[in-house]
Amino acid sequence: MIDRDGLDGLSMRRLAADLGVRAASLYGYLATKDELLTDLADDVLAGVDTSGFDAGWRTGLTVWARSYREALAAHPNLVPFLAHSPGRRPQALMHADAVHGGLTRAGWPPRYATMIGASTKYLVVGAAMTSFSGGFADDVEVYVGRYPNLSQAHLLAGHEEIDRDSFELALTAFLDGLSRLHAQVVRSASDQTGKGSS
Amino acid sequence: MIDRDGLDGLSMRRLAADLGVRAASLYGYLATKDELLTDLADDVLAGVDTSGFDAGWRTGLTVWARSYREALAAHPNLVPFLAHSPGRRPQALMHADAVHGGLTRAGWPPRYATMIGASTKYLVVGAAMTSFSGGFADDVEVYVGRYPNLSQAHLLAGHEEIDRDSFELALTAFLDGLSRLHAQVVRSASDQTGKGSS
DNA sequence: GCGTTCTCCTAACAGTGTTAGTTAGCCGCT
DNA sequence: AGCGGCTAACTAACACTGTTAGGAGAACGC
Repeated sequence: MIDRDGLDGLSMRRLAADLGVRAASLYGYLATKDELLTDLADDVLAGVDTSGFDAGWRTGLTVWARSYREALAAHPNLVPFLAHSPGRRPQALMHADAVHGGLTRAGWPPRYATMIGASTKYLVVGAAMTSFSGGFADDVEVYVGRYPNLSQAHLLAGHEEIDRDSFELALTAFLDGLSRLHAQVVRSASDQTGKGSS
Repeated sequence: MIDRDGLDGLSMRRLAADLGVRAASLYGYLATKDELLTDLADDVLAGVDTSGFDAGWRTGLTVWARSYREALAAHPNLVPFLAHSPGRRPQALMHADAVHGGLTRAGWPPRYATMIGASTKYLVVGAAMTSFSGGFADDVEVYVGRYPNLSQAHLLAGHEEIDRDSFELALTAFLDGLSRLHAQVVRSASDQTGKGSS
């Protein structure tokens, strides 16, 4: 229903009507509309895959980020709600826990693990919000001339392909940067403890 | 007013009352509430700085991303609205144009420029949404034991410091990755045109 | 003085999430 | 069989929301 009519298209009365019931009856099962959305959000996140860390932290992050993004892309209208309260939901916490574990096992110090988990989420949520969630401009001719550098670029934007490509570019660039950092961090950590093992 | 009471705390009647007027009078100046928010959003984005590209694409992106994030952090409650319609607002388009120009001048092909601009926005918007916009959990003891890897990490989350550090980590890792890519892209481009200059 | 214009007003519409209080039916127990 | 209690649905209402239609009063130029 949200997928069809948008987040505002779902009202308690409409949902109740869809179920052949009046609005007040829903409150026997749900305390509040927010709880309903939270439950929906948790369902959406159930498909996210954090199992990739067995094959190393990099593939772990990659698999997580991609499946996370896909889960959001499957229900674009729910993204604004999903994005604004990341903690608190059990599924989200399970994933955060798994990611944190996978990263520390790979040698990342806990603080880095926290930051990397957050950073990756930034990328996914940002991509979800600004791509398929919000619509891009439809009246194209307006900009031509006014924004010289955009005159062709914006034509591409908003299309599924460049959205995904942008996300993939961001992800690999980010992971490339992390790989360099990982070498440094692991080296300096072993310097401190083992005075130069390998 | 939004900063104080949240996005839902602003209603036309309340705003009017604050101005010593009744709600209907506002519609002599504004067509709709959405227009009001759009104007506010544009004001917030006015402080974003895209002038750094004179010192190279990397500093350009850095300055842009940081000032962008700070502009959003200054009005956290407006972020959900700001995030869900990135195109269409004049300020946002001006910035996109400046960024695109700065990147192409630095040798990035137009398609890459578009993707990099989008990617950076992902990072900023994602950081804004999941950090200061949404609140983290407050009842901490609940998780301890249930999510073994998080038991200490989550204590840090939601605090300003780690939010900014995570963002900075993401940004530098992303830019490091881009630097490598830039070398590749520029080389392969000159291979094609000049058969090996520089 | 008159007409125009501008600003604000009241009243209302259609909709929202949510709560109180009530009724109908079913289940198990005596 | 009849009664108590539970469940799930109901109606009605409250306090809101964004928004529009139509009217009242003041200020302006002619």
